[in-house]
Amino acid sequence: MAETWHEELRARGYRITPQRQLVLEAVTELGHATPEDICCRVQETARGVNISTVYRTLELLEELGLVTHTHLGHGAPTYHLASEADHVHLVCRDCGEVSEVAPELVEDLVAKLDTALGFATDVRHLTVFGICRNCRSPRP
Amino acid sequence: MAETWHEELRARGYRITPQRQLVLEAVTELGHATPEDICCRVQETARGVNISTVYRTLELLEELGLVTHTHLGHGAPTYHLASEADHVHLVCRDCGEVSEVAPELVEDLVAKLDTALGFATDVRHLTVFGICRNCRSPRP
DNA sequence: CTCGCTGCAAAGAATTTGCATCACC
DNA sequence: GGTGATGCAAATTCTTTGCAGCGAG
Repeated sequence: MAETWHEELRARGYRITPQRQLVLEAVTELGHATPEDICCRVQETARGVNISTVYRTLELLEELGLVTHTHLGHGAPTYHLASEADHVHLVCRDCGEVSEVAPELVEDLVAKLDTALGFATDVRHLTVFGICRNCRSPRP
Repeated sequence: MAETWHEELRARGYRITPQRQLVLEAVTELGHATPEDICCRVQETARGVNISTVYRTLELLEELGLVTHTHLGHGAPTYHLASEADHVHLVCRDCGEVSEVAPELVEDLVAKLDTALGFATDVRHLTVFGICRNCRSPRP
């Protein structure tokens, strides 16, 4: 399950560079990561990689459909692999923890929005804010 | 349905100022508005009101529970009255249109998240991204 | 009169852009 | 070797902060 994206890049006239590979690796390994997280991770392997390259690369990878991003809270967007993105995010407003749940949980909602309003939900972008179990009833 | 918040402010040692009233009015009238939108609106009535005052006021009003904000897309947060906030946002990724739907549509989901995971959903913060009816099938 | 509030300007954080240089293909 | 990619620094955008003067109570 791997380097098919190389061809995709080539086909579009883009090039394969170490930076791009490293960014994709970082996204893969980190899961929910902000551009800065990703940049730090990349720099562990290759010092000197610039944050603006990370931004540019993320944009490219997103255009290729390899990664997606979601807004989890105030400002920081978080990136993850598109192939792993098929889940819904739950964000606890208290502890900030981010968890993922299966998209089946929202199937009904998606169906309803489609039927009632003709709205095609992008499940991969769905983030639900609330309070997680732990923060609701802290162990005494 | 109105100036009870004045007492609330007073009780906490805060003051009632024209700027604060104007910001609250702007939020009421504009619906989904960014801090900058709000600032512009306020300035139609009172030139010279500074954007930083708007930010400070929004923070205060939010603390008082009068307004809330949601992140609809990339950067700009949008504010609305907390009393009107009981709805879910649908954002079209294509045309950017924001619509609101009744929270009943997500009741099932909320119940499921509660039962299955003990997660208490904050419905007022829920934003669903996708493609709206018009953008799915543009009139030929 | 007293303190909280405001305007202004400057500081920050996050992201984007211009450009000369570098390196895939 | 030609063109796209990178690094760097400067420009943008959005938001916060410090401070002196103003005004609500």
